[in-house]
Amino acid sequence: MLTHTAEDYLERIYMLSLRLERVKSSDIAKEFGIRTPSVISALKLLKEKGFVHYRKHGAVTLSEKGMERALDVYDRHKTTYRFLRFVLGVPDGIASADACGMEHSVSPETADAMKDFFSFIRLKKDAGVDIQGEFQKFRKEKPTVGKRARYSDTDSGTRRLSVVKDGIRCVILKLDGDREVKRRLLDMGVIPGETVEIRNRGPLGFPIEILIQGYVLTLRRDEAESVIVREA
Amino acid sequence: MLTHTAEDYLERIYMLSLRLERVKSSDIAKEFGIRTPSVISALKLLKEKGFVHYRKHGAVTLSEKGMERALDVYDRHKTTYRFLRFVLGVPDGIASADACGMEHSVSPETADAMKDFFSFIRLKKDAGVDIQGEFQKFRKEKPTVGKRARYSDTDSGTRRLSVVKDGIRCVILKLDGDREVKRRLLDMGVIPGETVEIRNRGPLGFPIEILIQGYVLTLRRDEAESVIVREA
DNA sequence: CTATAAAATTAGGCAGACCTAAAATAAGCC
DNA sequence: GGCTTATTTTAGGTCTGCCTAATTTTATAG
Ligand SMILES: [Mn+2]
Ligand SMILES: [Mn+2]
Ligand SMILES: [Mn+2]
Ligand SMILES: [Mn+2]
Repeated sequence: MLTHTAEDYLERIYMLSLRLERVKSSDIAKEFGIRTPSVISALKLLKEKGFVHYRKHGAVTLSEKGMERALDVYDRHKTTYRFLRFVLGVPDGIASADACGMEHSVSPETADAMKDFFSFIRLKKDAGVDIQGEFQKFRKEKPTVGKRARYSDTDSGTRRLSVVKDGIRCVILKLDGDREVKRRLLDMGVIPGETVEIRNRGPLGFPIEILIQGYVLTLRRDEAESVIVREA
Repeated sequence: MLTHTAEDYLERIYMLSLRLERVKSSDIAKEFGIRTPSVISALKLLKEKGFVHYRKHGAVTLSEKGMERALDVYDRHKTTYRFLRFVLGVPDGIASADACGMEHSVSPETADAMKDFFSFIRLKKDAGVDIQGEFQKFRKEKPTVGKRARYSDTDSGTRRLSVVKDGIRCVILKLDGDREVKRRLLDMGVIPGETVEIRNRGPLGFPIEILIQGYVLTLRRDEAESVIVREA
């Protein structure tokens, strides 16, 4: 495993090697805005681990292993950058900075999905459906989403969200049940204090579509059962 | 400024406080799978910086400042998670892990764009256009994108991409010109060794639409002028 | 080919984020 | 209330990633 910084060094050495025939430690320092001694010790670590070739006063080159990793990081960078910039319309400089941070956490699955989404959008565009353009228009017209709902102190019976009727506004009191289910609910923003309402449901009663914080989410029965609510 | 880890501590303390009335250092250690002494020293730092309240053998609580930051991180987590999961269709566990890494690098601009895209998709769905569903179908049908093109050693004249005719396949030799422009080109994957072809262009000759690595990108004149190519 | 300037490296330091082992404190039980 | 056990904290250590100051090596210019 490599740290984020180590990945950044490899990526940057690769980028520099595209335009310099000899990459020196000072070139790297300049790129990152840090001091050369910091670069030297980073290079020593990368060398020990077999990612770069480097001799005193010599040029830095990527080993085969290093090149592989550098290309991998760079691919995640590009993919993320393009996605932010051309799908979400994030401004250039911000997209670049975000991508260089996010690239270290993007799994292959996520990278693939972003690539595919990009192709998908392109395909739709060729078919006359400009998703990106429509999204930009949508953003211009509609301002931002509302703020976090506040806990409200009305009193009435507590129950599980799984037994609440459609269209009734409830306040989430707590979550119980399986650890994984709770984690997933928290990931989605289903947390105590929020207001929730069942908007729609599947033919068998589940899954249910809930409205929370202005979003619509889908919950399975077991998920709905872990949510303890009170009518608001 | 807080480190990624410090942000994670705040986020986790917040999450724990939703289901425990007293959050102890050992609870945090358990959540992160680390040892209590590590948590203690992290808490000391967070306390020094005014993000948590904490006394020996007492419970940890978030200060006002800490709560603000925790909610902020958690919001980026949720937003990223939902986006990965429900727009891109990344599997649950992976989306969760990726989100918890990416959340620290997501700018407010990116977070807003993700939220808006989510609403946009929901709006389209209500209007009968299921972007997410179509995307999933698209992914199932179309396998993955091809691999990186290799540098090819044919010889012929070198020129700038800005003067190349449409439909001619070229190999990128180098980039020159403004630092910012180069950075942007590298961000997009326009790098030496890649094959590129102009696919389409604006009414005034620019911007041009290029095909590179299976993607279509748009380049402005100044960008195209920085790309030195040779016909392949 | 030497003197001087520039670049690179070494030495030593500090902070964050983890660890283990030992000591202090709190909790539970007769 | 005192004894035993569990929890929490302290002490001290490692590794990464940055720094400044001093030294060594390389480049350049007369
Ligand atoms: Mn990076
Ligand atoms: Mn990057
Ligand atoms: Mn995180
Ligand atoms: Mn998180």
